[in-house]
Amino acid sequence: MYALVDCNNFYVSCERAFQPRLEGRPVVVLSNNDGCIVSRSAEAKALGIAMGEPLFKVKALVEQHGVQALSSNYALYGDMSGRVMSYLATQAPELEVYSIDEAFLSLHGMEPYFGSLESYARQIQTEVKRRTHIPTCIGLAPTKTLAKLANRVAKKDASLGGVLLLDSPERRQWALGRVPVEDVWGIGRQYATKLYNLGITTAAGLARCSEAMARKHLGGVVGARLVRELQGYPCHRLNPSEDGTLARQSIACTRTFGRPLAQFEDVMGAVASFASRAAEKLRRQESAASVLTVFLSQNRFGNTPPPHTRSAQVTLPVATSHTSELVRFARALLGRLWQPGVVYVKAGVILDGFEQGGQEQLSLFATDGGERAARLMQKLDALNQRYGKGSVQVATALGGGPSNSTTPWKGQQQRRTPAYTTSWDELWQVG
DNA sequence: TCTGGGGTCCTAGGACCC
DNA sequence: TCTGGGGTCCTAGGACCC
Repeated sequence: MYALVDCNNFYVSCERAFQPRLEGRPVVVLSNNDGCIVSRSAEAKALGIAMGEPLFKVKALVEQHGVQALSSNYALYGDMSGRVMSYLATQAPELEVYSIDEAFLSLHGMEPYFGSLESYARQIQTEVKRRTHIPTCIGLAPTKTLAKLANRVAKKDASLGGVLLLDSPERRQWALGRVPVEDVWGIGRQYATKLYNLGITTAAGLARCSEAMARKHLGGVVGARLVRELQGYPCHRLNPSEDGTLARQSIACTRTFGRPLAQFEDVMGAVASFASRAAEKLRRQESAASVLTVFLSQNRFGNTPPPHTRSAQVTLPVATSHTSELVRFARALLGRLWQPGVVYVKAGVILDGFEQGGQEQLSLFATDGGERAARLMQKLDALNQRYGKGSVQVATALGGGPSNSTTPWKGQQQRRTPAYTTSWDELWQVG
């Protein structure tokens, strides 16, 4: 049996945990540059504000109803997520951190300790709320896909109190019948359209599909597994996390610029900064990357015909997590992509092809002073940990040229709340 | 005027190797 | 000249997730 624990409206709930005045009011949290709506309170949803909607499109609604629109504060959300996950890790033999606000728990052998798995789930729900002020919903079922589905039903049906256990064929059928096919985990826009055209509109209908049909219309083996999972046969195992964090297979740092850029050194400043942040994440999980990708995007909402994004990739001679090395290769890739006269709105750096590599790997790299480089990176990370992201950077990550003091690629976050839990300067003031 | 930033898995074709 | 069955790596793209 699996449980899926999902935090309700996570970013909004994090903000509310520190600002009780937001309780009961419509609240939304915005994406980078205050562009799109990425989290909504129940009150905001009730006003008809859609997920992913650009803020400017709902401006009238926001002003009319006094919706609180906040910039995203990932330092806060990451910290709150860590609190939730580390508690959950103590409550089950195995845990998979699936996203910043969701975790799968494996419940093998838990029944004897509780009257039922449902009471176990309610206890978790109560305790997460008490410790973090974050409300959750929990779905329990024999497969991950059914646990997701149970969670969704629990979220929509207030009479369930946020918990649904699917432990019999009857309950399973009941739940399957209540979920539109587009809400099934793994069914997106394209597949939903196809399925509707085939006359399949609910999860129950999808669960009755033949394997051949699933393979034909839902991306081959992926679709076959999806249908099997709905039928109650597990095809996806738990990917356990020892410490409540996730070791990634790829790491990306990408941003839309604060304004369009056409100067190489401006964009290079951004790319260098992305590369060094990606390298920090890489070192944190003690990996070294052997593949580096840089991409550049033009405005996809403008008149320029597609493709709007071009990318270049290099396989490194030796896997590394050293900032300067990665920045040097990133510069070369950017040079390959660069087209003079073109205006760019976004860039990104992606690291791939990970090898295990802590400090030993670092020192393997340069024959001259590899050890020194490794120690430098350690110190860099320690300083940034202490004084905040980007306090200390390698010289190449700073914009060059006369306008050194400005970072033209940086966007605005005008509605950000303080980093209550993570920054010494912004500690919560009582009273 | 203003439109996010991360991730995952799978498929397929071409180059090259034995 | 034609014929076979593998394998790997790279590149690109499509679909999905939060």
